[in-house]
Amino acid sequence: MHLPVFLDDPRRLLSSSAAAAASASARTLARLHALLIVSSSASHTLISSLAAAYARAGDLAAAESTLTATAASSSIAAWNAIIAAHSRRGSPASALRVFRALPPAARPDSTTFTLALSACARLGDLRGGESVRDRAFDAGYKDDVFVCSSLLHLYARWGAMGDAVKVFVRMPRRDRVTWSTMVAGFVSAGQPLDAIQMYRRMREDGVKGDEVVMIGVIQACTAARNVRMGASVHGHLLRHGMRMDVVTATSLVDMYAKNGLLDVACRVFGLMVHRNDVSWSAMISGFAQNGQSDEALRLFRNMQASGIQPDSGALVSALLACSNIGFLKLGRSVHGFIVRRFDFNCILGTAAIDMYSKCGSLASAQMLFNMISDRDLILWNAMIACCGAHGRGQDALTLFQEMNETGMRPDHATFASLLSALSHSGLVEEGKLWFGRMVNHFKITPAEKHYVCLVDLLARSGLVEEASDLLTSMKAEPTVAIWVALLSGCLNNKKLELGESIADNILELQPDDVGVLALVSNLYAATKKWDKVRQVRKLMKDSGSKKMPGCSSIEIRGTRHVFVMEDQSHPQREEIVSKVAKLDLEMRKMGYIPRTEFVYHDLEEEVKEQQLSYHSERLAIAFGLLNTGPGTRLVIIKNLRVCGDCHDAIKYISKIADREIVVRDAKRFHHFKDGVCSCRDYW
DNA sequence: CTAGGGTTAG
Repeated sequence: MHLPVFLDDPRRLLSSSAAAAASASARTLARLHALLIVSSSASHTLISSLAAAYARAGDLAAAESTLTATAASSSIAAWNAIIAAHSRRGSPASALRVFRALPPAARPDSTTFTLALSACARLGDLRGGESVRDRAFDAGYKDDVFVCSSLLHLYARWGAMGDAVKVFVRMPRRDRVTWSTMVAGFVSAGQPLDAIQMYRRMREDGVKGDEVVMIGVIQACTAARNVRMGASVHGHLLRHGMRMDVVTATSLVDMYAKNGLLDVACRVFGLMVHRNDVSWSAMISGFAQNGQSDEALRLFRNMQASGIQPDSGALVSALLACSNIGFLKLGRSVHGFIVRRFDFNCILGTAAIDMYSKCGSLASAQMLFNMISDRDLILWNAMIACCGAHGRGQDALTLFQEMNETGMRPDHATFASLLSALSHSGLVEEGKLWFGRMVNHFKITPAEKHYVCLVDLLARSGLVEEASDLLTSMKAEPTVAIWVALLSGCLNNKKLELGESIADNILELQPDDVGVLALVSNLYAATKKWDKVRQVRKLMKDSGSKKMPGCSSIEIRGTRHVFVMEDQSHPQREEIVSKVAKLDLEMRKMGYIPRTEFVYHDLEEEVKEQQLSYHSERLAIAFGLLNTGPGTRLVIIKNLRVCGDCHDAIKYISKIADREIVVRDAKRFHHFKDGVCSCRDYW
């Protein structure tokens, strides 16, 4: 801008420069400042608006030094401009520093307190915020909407909803910001129904919502799994011509996606005029979390192709998708991308460790874990879970103790992972010991998952009676999962009488999981209760129709190959089939007996045996054997659980082919080597 | 000169 210079007329200088100062650059302002000093025409008001202008232009040091040591330092408006600028630039700590160092002559007003409280909210400084509140109330701002709303936000943001409500009820006047703060507060406190209730009360109060309120309501619908209401909010937005900005549309995409309406989410996403990194992330995570990992990864590529750099949200979702389908090569390349362009934070680190774990690469997970020095609880938990999943119970325990030594406090999830790790490694004494310490020392009330682990641990090692006693000591009724853990123990330790009564208990709870029903049916078969077997088989047939087809994949030299039982299209199909048949022959010579009880359809025995041979994991293994050199480890990723027959079969194959075979199914890892499986799982 | 907003890890 051109600076008007009227050095001969101080009054004209003053009026024109006040206007000029409003939008000037810091450089221009410095020239103006110099002129004012040279002409000694710097009035109180002019200095204060100059300081404010410096603040707006981003030169906060100049703003402060202009103000200090002049009579204008009592101008609260100028100080507010400085504090606001610190906030805007994302440094709430500096904002608070300026606030705390205000000269006594500058009396803070509503704006000042509002800014200070907002800075405390961003920092999570509840105590600091309360001292600001005391000063604000003393200064007479007890009923100020801005002050109270920002105080409300401080509480709501940090989970103190009780205090937030206290402030809220005694506010004489509430505007839409007040209401939207309450709505968002209840959402982040995990009380979506209260959030929706707040919105209703707002409408009754005659306050109209804007898009910010509606975003809160949409999130509440997402959390409450209320798509109907979510869709009606969507309609409300459209009918009332509210601005469908990126944030609003993104929260709608998330709402539909998280509730399984991926097609609607896609449509909303497709209609967006502007999409940013967060919108893409929401869509990608929607696919990844709904089991459509291939689609998620396709979208991830599209995002990069359309010139949007993935943010950490998109990267985490991409890693999750890679974990789901066991796509190690792509996971590695995402990891590489992160290393080149980001700092490794705990969220990204956890996602990457989990990816390596689920892709069968324990070593890479450990290496990455060792490289992250600033570890949070979830990162530790992920690594402990990783050890457990790979059958390293002792390593999980060592890691757990290391974690305690650093002063990190384990939570319910840590113990779930630890107990599961101990159970699958057969470390019974350690399992009992740590379950007890969890309750008595760490004061964690055992949840269902902990009971499942402990019952599993005991029953697995033949301590079926002890496990059964544990159930009687529980306060709540045992769930299906707990009964199932006990029942597998009964079946494998031939405690058939107890098993039968447990099977009856399970049936009463009307499970529709085929795996659970299969177990129950196998137990009845063991006790020769054939009418019950027939009854359960019928239930299985009914629920079987809802079952998705099993598929297995294997990655060879960076390419994923997917196999399903019915698939005839694979170019190497002939070769694979003859390999399977050859293996089958050798296995039988070594004592393999097909376990046709794992074929749940009514078929001839012979056909059942054939079906077992062509289970997707066996096709994948045959393909792997054909296409890799001797000694190469095979990693198979399966979407469903490996059945008992396949488990047997792979043991033999690992011996015949002299290969290490790792199978990751929907539940865990099975490491096969020399005819044994390291994971103490059974059928 | 001022308050409230979307995605992402075990």
